[in-house]
Parts: sequence; structure tokens; C-alpha cells
Amino acid sequence: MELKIASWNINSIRLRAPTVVKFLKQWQPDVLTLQETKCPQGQFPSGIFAEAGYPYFAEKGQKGHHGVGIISRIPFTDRHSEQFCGKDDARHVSIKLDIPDKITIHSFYVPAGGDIPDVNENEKFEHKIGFLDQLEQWQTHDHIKTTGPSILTGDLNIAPHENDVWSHKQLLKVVSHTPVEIEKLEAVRRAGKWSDILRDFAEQDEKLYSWWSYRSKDWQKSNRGRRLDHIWLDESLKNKCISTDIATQVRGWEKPSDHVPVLATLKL
DNA sequence: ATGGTAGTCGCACTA
Repeated sequence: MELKIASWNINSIRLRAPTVVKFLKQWQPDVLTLQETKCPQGQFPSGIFAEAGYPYFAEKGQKGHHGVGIISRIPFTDRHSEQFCGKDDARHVSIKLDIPDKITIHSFYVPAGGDIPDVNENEKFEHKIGFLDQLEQWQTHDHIKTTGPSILTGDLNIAPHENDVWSHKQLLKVVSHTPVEIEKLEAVRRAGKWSDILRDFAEQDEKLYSWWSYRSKDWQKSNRGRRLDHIWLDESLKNKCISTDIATQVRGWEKPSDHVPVLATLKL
């Protein structure tokens, strides 16, 4: 079977539920992971997705900020949400697909990290680094290692490669592309032996973006994007990926999220 | 060096 998975920071699931349905109809993913649902637990608009052919959903929500979810046309089990940094933040949910391969899919929303890239001066940046530290420990010692085939998706709020940003040089001191964050993200990736499949399927010199700021007058014309959204495949799945995609045109839809969906298709 | 936009616990904060 083929398995198409997508990940999208939606920036309010209630506001953009119809936009999600439009995306589902056009791209036909089997599973969509969501971040920044900004929706209290229990108020996830699951009915509209069920009508669109996606009756299965998992959510980890909170009021106002953050929030993650997964919607699927394939049944799943083992919903789990991990807590990070001793906070109640809704930044992770995972499920296990009810298919022979029993693939676990994670939806992560890594802290953005504020403006100043210094853990001593900025507690949001400290939180971001601490979150990644815990993520590295978690998969080294616990969950991910013993859980079977896995896919890690989400808004990781870091653009690691020099061609994951519009200007490597101009963004070196901008949170999301600083060397300390990139090294930390690489440590996480190594700990889980993940493949960053969107970058692996592109040419090294190809620019890849999944986010364009709302603050730009014309996102398309200035094209100052960053690749903050990721799909990582574990060792057992990386050779099963047959294609990847970034749904760039979605950024031009009416009332868009500032992020666009990223996708990977596997042949199992 | 600054400001630009969007969303929600909206008259302040986060991204």
C-alpha cells in the first residue's frame, strides 16, 4: 500500500477547518498532522473532517496557544501525548496506525524561541533548547526506540540547512537558523537515527521553504521563506519513501496560514 | 534599526 502523510501548522484549526478540507480533497493524504490548532481540548472541529472522509482524529489542545492534532482516514490506536519541560503546553501527540506495519506518527510543535538567541538573556530560547534536550533524551532512552516504525512530523521551528532559508548569511543570528539551534536539532536527529526526508529528496542547492511571514507585503515576490516544518522517517522507513512535496500554492489561498503543508509518500 | 500581520485567554501576548 501507499501511505501519504502531511504535516501543517494551521494557525487556528477552527478558523481554517474549511481550508483544511480543501487541502484534503486536493492532496488526498491518508494522515494529516497539525500544529498550532489554538483550540481548547474537546473543541476540535472533528465533524467537518469526518464528513470529508477523515473520521479518525487525535488532539492535544489548550486554550489560546499551541495545540497539536492528527486527522486520518486510517484507524489508529495508542494515542499518547508527552509533556516537556515540566509545562502543560500542548506540543505533542502521537498515534499508531492500525495497519500491518503499525507505524507510529508524531505531531510536534517545538517552541519558537523568542527573538534573542541566548539562553541566559531569553527564557523562551532556553525553553526551546531545553525542549530539544528532552526530546533527545526521550528517544535515546525511552519511547521512540522501543515503539516500532516511526515518523516524526511537525513544526520544529528550526530551518537547519543553509538552503532552508532565503539568506543563510542574514539569518545566522536570527532565531530558527542559529548554529546552536541547528546543532541541537541535529543531535535530536542523530539520537533517533532519523532521515530529514524533505531535504534528502531535494538537491542540496535547492531552496526549500514551508513558512513565509505574514508581515511581508508580498510573500511570493519577496520570497523570504524558511523551512520550519519537517517530516522525519526512521531507519526502517527511509528507503520506502517514493516522493515528497511542499504545497507552496496553499500560501496563496484566501486567509492562509503562514505555513504550508509538507508531504511524504511511502510505499509499504 | 525598525516595523510589518495574524490569532486568541483580544485592550496584551505569542508567533
